[in-house]
Amino acid sequence: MNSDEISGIVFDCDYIVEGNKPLVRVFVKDAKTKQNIVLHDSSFCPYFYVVPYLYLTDEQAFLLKKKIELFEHDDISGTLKVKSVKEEEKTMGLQKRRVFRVECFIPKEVPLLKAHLEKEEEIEGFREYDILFYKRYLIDRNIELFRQMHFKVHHEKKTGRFFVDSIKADKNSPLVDFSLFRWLAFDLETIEESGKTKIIFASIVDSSGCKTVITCYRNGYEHAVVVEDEKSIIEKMGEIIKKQNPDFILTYNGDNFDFNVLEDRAKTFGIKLQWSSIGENFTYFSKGARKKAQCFGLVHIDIYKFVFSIMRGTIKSETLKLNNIAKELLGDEKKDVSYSDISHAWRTKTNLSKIADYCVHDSVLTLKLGEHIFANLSSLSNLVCQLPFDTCRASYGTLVEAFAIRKAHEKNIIVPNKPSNEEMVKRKQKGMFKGAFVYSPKVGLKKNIALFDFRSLYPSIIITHNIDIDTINCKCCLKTAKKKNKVPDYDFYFCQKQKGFIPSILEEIIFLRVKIKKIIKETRDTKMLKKLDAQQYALKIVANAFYGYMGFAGSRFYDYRAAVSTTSFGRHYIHKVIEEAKEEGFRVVYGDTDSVFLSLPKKNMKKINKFLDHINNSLPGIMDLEYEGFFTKGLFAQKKHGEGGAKKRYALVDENGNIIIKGFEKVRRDWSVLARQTQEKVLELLLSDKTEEAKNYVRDVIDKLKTKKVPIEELVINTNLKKSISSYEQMAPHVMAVKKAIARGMKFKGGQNIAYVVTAKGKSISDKAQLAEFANDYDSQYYINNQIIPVVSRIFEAVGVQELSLTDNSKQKNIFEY
DNA sequence: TATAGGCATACGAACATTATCTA
DNA sequence: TAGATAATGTTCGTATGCCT
Repeated sequence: MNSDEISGIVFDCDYIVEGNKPLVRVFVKDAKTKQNIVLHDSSFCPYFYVVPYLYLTDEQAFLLKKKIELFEHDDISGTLKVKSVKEEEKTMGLQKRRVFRVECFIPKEVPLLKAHLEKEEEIEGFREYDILFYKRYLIDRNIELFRQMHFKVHHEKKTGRFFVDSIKADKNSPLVDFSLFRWLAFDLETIEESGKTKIIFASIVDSSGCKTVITCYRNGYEHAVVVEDEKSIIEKMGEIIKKQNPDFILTYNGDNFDFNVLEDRAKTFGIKLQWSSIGENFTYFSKGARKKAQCFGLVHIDIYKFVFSIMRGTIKSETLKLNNIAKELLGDEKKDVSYSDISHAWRTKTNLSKIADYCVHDSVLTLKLGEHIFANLSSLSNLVCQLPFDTCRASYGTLVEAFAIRKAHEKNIIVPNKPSNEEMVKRKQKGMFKGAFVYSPKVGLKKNIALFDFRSLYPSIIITHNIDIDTINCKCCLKTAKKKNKVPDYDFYFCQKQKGFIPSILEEIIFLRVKIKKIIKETRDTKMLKKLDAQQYALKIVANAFYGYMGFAGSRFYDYRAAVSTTSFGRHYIHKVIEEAKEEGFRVVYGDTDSVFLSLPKKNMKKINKFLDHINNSLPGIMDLEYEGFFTKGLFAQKKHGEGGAKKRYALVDENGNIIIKGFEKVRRDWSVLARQTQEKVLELLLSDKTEEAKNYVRDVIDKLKTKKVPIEELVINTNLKKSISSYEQMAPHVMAVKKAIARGMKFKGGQNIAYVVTAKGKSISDKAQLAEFANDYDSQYYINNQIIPVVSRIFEAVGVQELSLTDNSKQKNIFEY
């Protein structure tokens, strides 16, 4: 046996079972040779923890340990035995506890063994039994994903395998580049034929420059590979992919669409999706509604999933369709082809090269998006110690949980269990808890606004006040903390002696982020900057998700009191800033959660800095108020119903004249393009004192609507169908439009975007609503009264143009309708 | 098996009130 | 003028998507 050292980057991992032994497989890329190697590790076995009751004597504990060691159970599938039991001391809720680490032979025995041991009376509970084996491996072996790792290995001649002897991570090496890997994106075009979805085009584009479209029809497209039939398309795909030998397969919604079709068609034709160079097959599995297509050593990244769960909050496009996302993130021009175009082209065998071109374009966009998100995906993957396959499919909750589990292992802490279903129901029944404070704005146009906000308000509070499940109302500082660290609106206080687990790991994140931000300031290399920025961003989103995670019913670290304490301190601090600002003679214009808008007679940096210092000198811990910037104008509109200004909707003009719009219909995707554009234009004109022009602009729009000169595309309203059509209580316009489309034979799923138009035919608005593709006229009165007037009238009112909404016999009429 | 809550707004549904029509 | 019916107004709940 030769001993050897292999250095490389880990980007995939799984396990196989051989002779009743688990064998972890680690997929590693050698950064120098760019060769991939599969490393095997036979040294790791599955385990979970048994927590014996605290009151057990040493002898009783010893007997329990023996009992577990000797456990044996026979059934048809064989004998269930324990591999070994080790006594360990672990931290549970700030307490040191004696636990038994119960090791099993193979991973699937973990839940079986736990179930058998549940009846033992000496056992208080079980921990960490639901952490997947390969995830456990990544954590326990301190694998640094996308960073250089060093493996001592030996080669086994008989099998040709490399076995891992020891692992060392190079924590200071930078995260690797996109260009280190080979990437391949594919896309399918399909048609529905006799109730089946059939593949007619498959495009493949990869990072080495390969650009192919496979079809069984001669279409004249330059990159086309023409084959016999649908079966051959799938086979040819496999052939090309195998030859190109990528490390990553990129799709846009491949989990739910492309692989779904592929799996079905491949099964029909009796083909295996064996695309990997090491002979592994793709497996397609579903857990509830969630579907995944996976292949060891050929990592499938579904970009749509990442966009949907992680990036959605930052996306502005109406829908998350590939074209929209590519346009927003890459600035790529749209090539829109609808399903009916495709099926028409296919039936008539005309324009097929256009469809082929479109198919390739989709793969090109997917590949480009893959490059675009790589820095973020790899940073997150590294931070939370999860495979890129899992990271791109993770929700915020999963990310926080994974990060916490990793840190807990580092600190010799056992994490709490996931809640049972009943427990989750109980938590949800507690109802919503009190959240942030929002200052009601005064209506009107304000000048010279200085904007302040707290840096990472909730993480700062959790760290500063040591908010954690284990630090609430501790006995050790009953006298002191009750006075010094009491929650403003509640009777809780938090320990001041021992740092809680969550505050301590949050603190690490915050400090690391500060450190990276400092390095960013000194870095010139753009490639490096992008990586560092992605790293600080990953830290930011994980830190910000912690508070929400503590209040999430499905969380391992759920605590109602911790969550309400966090928001309570938040309200306390923002009120403090508002009060002090008033005392200093500032006029408070607005504020939301962690921000305060103050208006000044004129820009005065001396005053601003003095106020900032004054506040920060009195803030405890790492609480920090920051000066965000100065705005020459700010517009706050009247609420439609009730008194006062509308919260969470305003427009600001910065010193360079840029307009920032928050909350108004302009930024809402469930309003027509016409309404959004009109509102934006009106805001723009009014904020530059062009009142008459603004009025004329609106008059012009109304006129165009009356004379039907507005193209119907601008009147399409996008709304998300959030659930299945049958579960709607209320027949809203988009729901009715869908119902009518279903009557025509179309199918809809929850989560789909619905584009509809309010047509002229019908009684109520819902009656008039039709899917955009079926609408060929529109109701001008609806668009005037329900789309244009509402979005501009209160903005005009805010700048003092009152005579707008003259009501006449309760039918809305106004100066625009001369 | 959506990290949290706060907020504005639209529209439907159900009901209350008023206007209009009829006998 | 009582009673029926349509039109209009009010209130409430559902639904969506934003803000921090």
